[in-house]
Order: sequence, then structure tokens, then C-alpha cells
Amino acid sequence: MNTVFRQHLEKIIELTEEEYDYISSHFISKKLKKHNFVVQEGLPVNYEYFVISGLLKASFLNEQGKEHILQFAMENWWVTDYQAFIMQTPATLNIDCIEDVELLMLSFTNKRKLCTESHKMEHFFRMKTTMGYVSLQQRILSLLNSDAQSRYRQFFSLYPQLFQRIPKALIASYLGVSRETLSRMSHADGG
Amino acid sequence: MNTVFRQHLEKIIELTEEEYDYISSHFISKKLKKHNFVVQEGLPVNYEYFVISGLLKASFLNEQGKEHILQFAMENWWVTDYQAFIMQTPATLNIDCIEDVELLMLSFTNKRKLCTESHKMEHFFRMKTTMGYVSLQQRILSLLNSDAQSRYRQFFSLYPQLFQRIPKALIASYLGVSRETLSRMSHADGG
DNA sequence: CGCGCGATTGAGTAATTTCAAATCTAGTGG
DNA sequence: CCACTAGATTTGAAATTACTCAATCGCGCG
Repeated sequence: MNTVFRQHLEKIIELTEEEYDYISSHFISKKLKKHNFVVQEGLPVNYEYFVISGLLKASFLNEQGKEHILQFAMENWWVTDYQAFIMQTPATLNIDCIEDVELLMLSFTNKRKLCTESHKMEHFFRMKTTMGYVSLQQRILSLLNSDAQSRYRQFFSLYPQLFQRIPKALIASYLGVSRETLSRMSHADGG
Repeated sequence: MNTVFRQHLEKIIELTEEEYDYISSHFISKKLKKHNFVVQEGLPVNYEYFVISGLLKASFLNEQGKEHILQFAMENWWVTDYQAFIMQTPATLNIDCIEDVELLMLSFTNKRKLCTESHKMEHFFRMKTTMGYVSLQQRILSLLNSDAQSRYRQFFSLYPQLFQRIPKALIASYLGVSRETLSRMSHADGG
């Protein structure tokens, strides 16, 4: 189906040709243009998405209409509104394409099916989720360890590629600072 | 071994008597007094901990010697320095007892063994981790949605029990505000 | 009764936000 | 090739928020 995806799986689990074919038969491929939504607040979330190419953002719109970015999703990343996906409740997040994207979609039902039928896939998803959990912990520490300046530097060194591809205003929203502050920081020493 | 623990498992997976006995044989029970450490920065992290009773905190000490609390762990919660545990690297966190605790300890080796041997346990941990992942996302949104006041209220309504049991200074450190600011907020309207 | 820890209060300071305006840049059509 | 526009980025200045440091308060415990 897709060599990028197969390699992604095989970083964690080994698969025979048949196993891979069977697994990939549970995914739907989809291409979307910039500015399209894959998840919209208030609507059901029936899929988890694997990014083959392109870039998306998952964000939350607060009462004052301010957008907070929970996650960027680029090549080889998984994304959805997990809360809504798992609990099968309406989305609280919006997920939309920052660039044209190519995605693999896995439905809630198919994910459960795959995990039940295949210990390997259950293991794969456990490992992926665990790594995601650790990343989120790191991000929380980074947010708690206040000082916008160092958060800025951390992001820059962690995702130099993203820094190029994403409008600064969105990075600001991911880091939890205003775009003006982010702009000022890029001049301060070390930026 | 422990009825609390069995119930905890059975919320997600069903177990026969034999299965449960087998699983629980992989855990070690341990009691610790207030102020003892279960994980210490710089040391290896060989166990994941399940809290039968009592209360712990997982925290990070920054360069300036300021403590940031990543997680509280009370009854029925799992805790360890996951980054260090999974990667089998030295701890970057400290985890210590806020109250006397009773724990079940699961070693790295035994966790891997259980997950490999038992699809059910792999499933259990995947579900647990996924729920943890969602909680961390919520916390990040709460941190991004700035405004210490509303973070305070969220914590209060989410964990009313913890609010009683934990010194306010630690809650402040969890919320990412100074103790003084937290104190002032408890008087402002809505506190 | 006094000690000590946690919580509160006050005052000044530093960091960040907000709002408004100015600049810059890439893409478009002539 | 140039002018033009929309969006992105930067800059300025005032206002706000939260922090720090220091002092005070309150209460449980020996």
C-alpha cells in the first residue's frame, strides 16, 4: 500500500507480507488540500489519521475565540481528537491542513478490530501511545518551566524543520505566547 | 493479592482466577513512609508503581532549584519516570511520598514479559496509557489557555479530594503559578 | 506557652499582553 | 519587470498579570 507506512510499522513490529497486507487493508487513503478540516469541533470523530505527507495542526478554540495549538502533525505522525475518538463523543478540537496532505485513515471500528485480532498491532499502538505520553510530559515540563525564551529555544532545537514550514503566529500559539512576544524573542540573544 | 488492584484491572479486562494470580505474581508489594523517594534524579528507574493507598508526587527540579510538579499519584494511579523507565536511562524526575503509601511495583522486565505473554495485559496498558495521554492533552490545553485563575478552578473541580490533602504550595507548583498568586486567587470571585 | 510550618498580605518589579501602526514578502495581473 | 494586495512579521508604548522578596498571620504540636 505505502512503503512509508510499512517502514513506520516495522520500526516497532516485524510483519510478514501477508500480515502487512491484511493490516493495511483496514486503512483508507485520502488526499486533502490546504485549509481543509479532518476534525471539526462538535462533530463525531470516526478516524485516527496517519500522515504520509504534508502538515496539519490540532487546535482548541477557547471562549474568547483564541486558538491554542495542541499538536502539529507532520510526516509519520498520528493525529486525531483522541478524547473524542476514544470516548466516541463530539470533537472539542479542530484539526486542519496547514499544507496539502496525504493521509491514511483508520476508523474506530477497524482500530479495535486490528488490536483485538493482532497482538502485534496492539503492541504497536501501546508503544506509540507511550512515546506520545512521554512527549506530552516533556511539553508540560517545558510549559511549567515558564520563561517563554527557553520554550522558544527548545522548540527551535527540537523541530528545526517545522520552524521553517509553519507561520510564526502558529508556533506562538503552540508555545503559549503572543505572536508579538515570539517575534521579539527571535532577536534576543540565542534566537 | 490485593482486591483493589484486581478491581482496577477488571475495569478494563476480564480475568480468571488463574490469570489474575499469574499476573499479580509479577508485582512486588511495598510500604513506604512519607518523604521517602521511589525515584531519584540520576538513578536508574527499574519499576513502575501502582498506588494502593497514599499519595506521591513526581517532580522536576530546574537549574534554579525550582520544583515543578508533573503529576500527583493517588489511589489507583500508576506512576514512574516513564521516559527513564522506557528508555532505561537515568531518572530526570524525583518521585516521593507526600503521605505514607502502599505500592505495587512492576519491574521493566516483568512488564515486558507480561505484555508479551498476555494480549490482555498489553491491551490493559494500552488503554491506560491512552487515557493518560488524553489527560495530559487536557492539562496542556489548560496551561495554554493561560489565566491562572481558570487553571485553579479547573484543578479544584477536577480533584476536590486532592485539594484537601495537598499543601497549597505543591498545587501552585503543579499549576505553574507561585504560591502567593495561588493564595490570592483563592479569594478572588469563584474561588 | 512558644516554636515552626504553611498560608496570607503588601509593595515594588519584571515579564508578557494588548492594541495600533509600520514593514516586509510572496504571489498576481498588467 | 513593476505595481499592487493580502497576509505575515515586526515594532512601539501602555496596561496587565504574575513574580519576588519581605513581613505577618494562624494553627497544631510538643
